[in-house]
Amino acid sequence: MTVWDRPEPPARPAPLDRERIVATAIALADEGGLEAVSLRKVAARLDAGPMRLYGYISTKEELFDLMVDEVHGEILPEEPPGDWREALRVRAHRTRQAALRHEWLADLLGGRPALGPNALAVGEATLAALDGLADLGTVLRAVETVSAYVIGAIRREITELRAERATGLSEREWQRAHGPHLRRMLATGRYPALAKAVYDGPDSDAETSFATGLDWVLDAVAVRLAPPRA
Amino acid sequence: MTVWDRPEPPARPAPLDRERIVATAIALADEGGLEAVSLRKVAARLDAGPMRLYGYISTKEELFDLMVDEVHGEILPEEPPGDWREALRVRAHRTRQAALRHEWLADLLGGRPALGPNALAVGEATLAALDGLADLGTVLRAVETVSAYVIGAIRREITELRAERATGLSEREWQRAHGPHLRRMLATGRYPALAKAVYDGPDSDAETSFATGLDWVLDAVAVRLAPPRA
DNA sequence: TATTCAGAAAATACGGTGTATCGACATGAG
DNA sequence: CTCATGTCGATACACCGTATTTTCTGAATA
Repeated sequence: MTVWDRPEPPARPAPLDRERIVATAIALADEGGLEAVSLRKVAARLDAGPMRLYGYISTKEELFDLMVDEVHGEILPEEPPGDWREALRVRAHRTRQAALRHEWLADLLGGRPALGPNALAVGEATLAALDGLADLGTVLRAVETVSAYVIGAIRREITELRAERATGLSEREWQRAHGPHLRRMLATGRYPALAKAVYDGPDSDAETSFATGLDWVLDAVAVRLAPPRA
Repeated sequence: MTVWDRPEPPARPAPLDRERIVATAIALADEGGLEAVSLRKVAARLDAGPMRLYGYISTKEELFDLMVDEVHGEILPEEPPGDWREALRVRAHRTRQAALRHEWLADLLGGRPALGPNALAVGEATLAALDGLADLGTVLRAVETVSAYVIGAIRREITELRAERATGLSEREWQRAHGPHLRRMLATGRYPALAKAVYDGPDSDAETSFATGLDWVLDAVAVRLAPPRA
């Protein structure tokens, strides 16, 4: 019996903490979507029984909140923005990038209050960049309006992306096909404008779509924040 | 043994159809949120075994799709709009009203492709109202941008509404309170701009918030659809 | 009318979920 | 060395979506 064949001690439970739990949950969600995240699976990956997690987390919802806040850490820009418009634009694009890395984010964003430290830091940075540009009410509305656009646009983009992937077709082909269903619907002639849009609409890549819509919204906001001198 | 004490026949199973199933599911969701909708409960309300539903529905996801399309029936406006702006505005407000009646809609909107007949009809009406105002690509972007805003704004509004209800406090009080958590966070002094916003921000009612943001976005869209003559 | 048969409805079953409860056990204190 | 404490794991419960099997009923046939 040498050191080598002496059996390992029975794998003392690795010390656990929220960070490791959240990281594992995020990994699972990245791989298989939100519905692949179960407390049992998270625990299993950490060589622990399911109940072990309840020492660090009190409910599955809370785990989701922690996951969202963790990703907000990726959204927070590292360098201060040039001006308010840049700040909002960068935040929007970083949010989108995070959602592309973690598609499940689209399912949670806006669906629960985001009050974790990272989310608050993002909010703080955003508000700071707009401070003093107008009265507080206007500034808040500006942020909310842009946020609403960002959340909605990301949600749609991820949804389309999943649908495409589900059919294995390219974006354009998906729009035309999507099973026989959509085609049959359009063929009824009851949706002529839709049909024209689907068949004659230009295909544009998702990023410029997002950026263009964002620019429109930023323009709208600009009028209220920094009204052009008459 | 008279007619009166003859036992009822064993309650012949009421004939079932998708409409009744969907209506029941919507009722359940209206009462207890999406997570209160289970195939077993829907079936129970219809005096049927769970498996009975599978004759009319092939999966729970499909039931959700049917619910969403059913509500799109409430969104479709009954009279044709005056102009494109009115069309977009009415669609937005009707969508919001539907989400206030059926809060679970906020959880599903934008999260799945909406290809049911009612959703398509809504899309058709919208596109028809914008037909010819600009090249097709611009029109599509306009609709998408407004839709993104609407979905995001509704999502946030419903989320806040639920959070308020959970604490039983008024909106304003909620922002100040939300457990000790937010207050503690703000008290750290790491989020001065946020703190100012929370404590000094004007409270506005949700409807005008929504309407104002919407108007901003519509203004932005207007510039591209009907550019002001130079 | 009696019998078969097809189709629908029901019951049962399976593998999963979140979480409450409780028993074993390891560790530190007296 | 004994005992208390508190953590971990196993077990348990109620529920879920859905596959499979069984039962039943109403119509067609002999």
